[in-house]
Amino acid sequence: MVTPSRKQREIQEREAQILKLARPILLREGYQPLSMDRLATLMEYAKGTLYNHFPNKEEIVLALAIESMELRLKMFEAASIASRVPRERLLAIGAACELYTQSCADHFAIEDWIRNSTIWNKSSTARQDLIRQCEGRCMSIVSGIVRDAVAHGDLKLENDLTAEEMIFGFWAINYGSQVLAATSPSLVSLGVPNAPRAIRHHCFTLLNGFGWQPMGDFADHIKAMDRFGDLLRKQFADQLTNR
Amino acid sequence: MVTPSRKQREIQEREAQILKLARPILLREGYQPLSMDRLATLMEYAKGTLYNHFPNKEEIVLALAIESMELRLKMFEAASIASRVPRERLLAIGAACELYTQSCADHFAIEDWIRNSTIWNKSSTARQDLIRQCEGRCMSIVSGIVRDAVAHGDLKLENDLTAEEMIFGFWAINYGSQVLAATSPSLVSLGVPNAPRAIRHHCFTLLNGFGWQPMGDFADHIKAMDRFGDLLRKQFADQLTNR
DNA sequence: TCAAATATCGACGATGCGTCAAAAAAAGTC
DNA sequence: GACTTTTTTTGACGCATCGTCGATATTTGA
Repeated sequence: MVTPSRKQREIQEREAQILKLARPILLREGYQPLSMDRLATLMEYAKGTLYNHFPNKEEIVLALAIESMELRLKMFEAASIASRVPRERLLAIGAACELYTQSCADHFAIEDWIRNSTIWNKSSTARQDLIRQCEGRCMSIVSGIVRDAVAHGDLKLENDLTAEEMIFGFWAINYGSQVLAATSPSLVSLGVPNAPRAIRHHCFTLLNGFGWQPMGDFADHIKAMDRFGDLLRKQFADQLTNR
Repeated sequence: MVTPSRKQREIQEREAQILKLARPILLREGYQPLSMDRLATLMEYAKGTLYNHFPNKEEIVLALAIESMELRLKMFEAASIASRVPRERLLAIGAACELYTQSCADHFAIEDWIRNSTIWNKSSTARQDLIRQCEGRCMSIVSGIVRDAVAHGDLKLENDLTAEEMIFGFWAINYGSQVLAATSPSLVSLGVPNAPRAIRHHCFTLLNGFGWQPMGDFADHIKAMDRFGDLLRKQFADQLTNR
């Protein structure tokens, strides 16, 4: 018994609208000012109706994060085919990370909320699974590049390191530096005025440390990342909000 | 006009007691279950008295984080004099990080709360400054090691990288991986069963990428870190709670 | 011993989450 | 079109928590 559909569509669209209203509040005012009453008023629906869509406030945050992670995933997919040389493909992923955090700072900030235990623990396993799945797809795109590099003879993994473990390192350094840059009270006064450049340098050093061919010098590395950055910026021009 | 002191001491001690009661709640039950009413009941004082000590709930969290960061700082200080070889001193710092996150998981988890914008923004600049100061001291301990290495000729910083920027990389990779390990839904299923080992490997690779002398092989690296870990574990035996 | 200063108390207002029974709207039936 | 049944919407309600503030108790100092 398929429910015809006008009403059904209406409900579906409302869900998107809730998220659209919630996003800027969470982003620009924070978690507490994002209240269900306020959201209901803005929507011009009763609070109870909101609760038909989301069982609690936390789920809204997760839903927002899922939207964001899907954008990131698309960027990763685009980056992963930006070159035929594995090392460059990884640089392109790095450029995607930069672009995402800098020009989709909103999305990046939202993703971070899901690491908050208060929020994570109150949300449904269904949405948690979606997030896990997204993470898994991101990981397999990037670890695939590593495997290609190994297959092409550009890279040798030593000491039983797996492709995923290797990627974990790049993930950690990128994620870590971005969070630190965003939340550490004044990196500048700690002596790190240009965090993005520092990170590029570290990734460069790490790649060389692994002996990943072909190794250029740091200037080449910078140039390549800028090139991929521009490429992605064009491809995703309509999605880049900030800066 | 110095207030005599019995009462004054009493008040001072109460502050410590509040933190002592608050810590396990925040840790084991989370931010929301840590309520001012509950804390007041536990203290057998009225809520208003609590508010004489801390202007709001967030400040309590910051105060806890400061306690934790001071322990970390002590570990860093101990680590930084655990050897005369700069590269080994940095390994010792790495071991301190490991020990802190693994065996003082409580403290590490608490530190992370202050990165929550909700909490940070509601706290006083006075306590925020204390935190900044702590971070600064940590940074200067570790960047001092880098400078020593340069002075001893063990390391050459290229491409205008400063000691602080270099440290920032290690900080990011350690911090990032620890947060990811703690919050990323099942790293294991992503293909990273042994995150700590992976991080050791990445730090090893990074050090070599920078050409920091003397370079041993990975087995030596592991051995050295284990040695420093044991050393610190003994020194801080009384403070290590978990595991 | 008593007045001024300080500390403590806990009821109170305000806010926000999530519920649920009643009302409204839509879908289905003849 | 008149009806019954199902689904959706509503918003007042119960409950919890934060932070306040005037009243009360305690300490200090003369």
